[in-house]
Amino acid sequence: MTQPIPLKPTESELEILQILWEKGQCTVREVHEVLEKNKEAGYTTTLKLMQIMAEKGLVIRDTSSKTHIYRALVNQEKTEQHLVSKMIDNVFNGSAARLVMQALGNHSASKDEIDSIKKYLDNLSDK
Amino acid sequence: MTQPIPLKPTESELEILQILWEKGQCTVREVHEVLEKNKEAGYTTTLKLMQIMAEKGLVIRDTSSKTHIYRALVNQEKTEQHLVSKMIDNVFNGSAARLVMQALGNHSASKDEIDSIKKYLDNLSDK
DNA sequence: ATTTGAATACGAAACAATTCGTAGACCAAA
DNA sequence: TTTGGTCTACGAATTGTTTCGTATTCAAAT
Repeated sequence: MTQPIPLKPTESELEILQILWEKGQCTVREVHEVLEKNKEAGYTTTLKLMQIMAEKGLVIRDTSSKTHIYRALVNQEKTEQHLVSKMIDNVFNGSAARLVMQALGNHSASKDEIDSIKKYLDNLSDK
Repeated sequence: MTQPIPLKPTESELEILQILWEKGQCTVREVHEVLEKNKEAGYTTTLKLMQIMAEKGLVIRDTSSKTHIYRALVNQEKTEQHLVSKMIDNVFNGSAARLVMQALGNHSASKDEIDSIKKYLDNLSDK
């Protein structure tokens, strides 16, 4: 029996996935060095997390050489989509619009961002 | 030493807060009955959660009569704002626009919703 | 060959979230 | 006054997440 791949990574796992998505592939040390910029953490902590992620099927690793190379197995878009959908349901009672307004309200997007969102909306309603 | 009120309720706590925000005030049973519509859960589980939430300062309760009455202590707007900001940072690298597009992309908002977002954006850029 | 440094493996502690069983208090109906 | 139902309190089991110490392996430099 194979376990289902979790689309809901934990917060620590998500931090690591971000790095893997960005870089494509990494050693544990590379990931760890990025993490260290933002927070204190031991090397073996990062290692263990990535090993667990491999067990869960969130990442895959090439163990053919001594230093293992990790790559994300779960899709960035799909994961983001899943997290956003969950938030819309859990926090905003299914209303995407409420999420959007909350997101733009205080987190003050730049003028450029707002313009690009407008364009995006225009395309949406064309269809 | 008083503990800080957590702006990041757990998932179960959030479900309960939703109900309290909606109804204003509730007994444990009222909350539990709403929860039961969507998922299996024992009554004492709900009770325990709400007791813990009271300890944490997420809710306050009136214990003057036998059946306690609960009210949310944390503010809905503030909590939503905090959760959204966190998601923007953790998942979308600080870009509110990316969150917005992801939210509208698949979760297909209705035409009405999209229109109201457009109006909202127009007001934003006026300022 | 020995040493040293960097890598993985592994177990376990520490912590947090969730669930539930059981007990005791209280009240109302029989 | 006994019974039954509904309430709160509380402890504990369970599960999941995070962290880290220690052991081992390996290769390169001395």
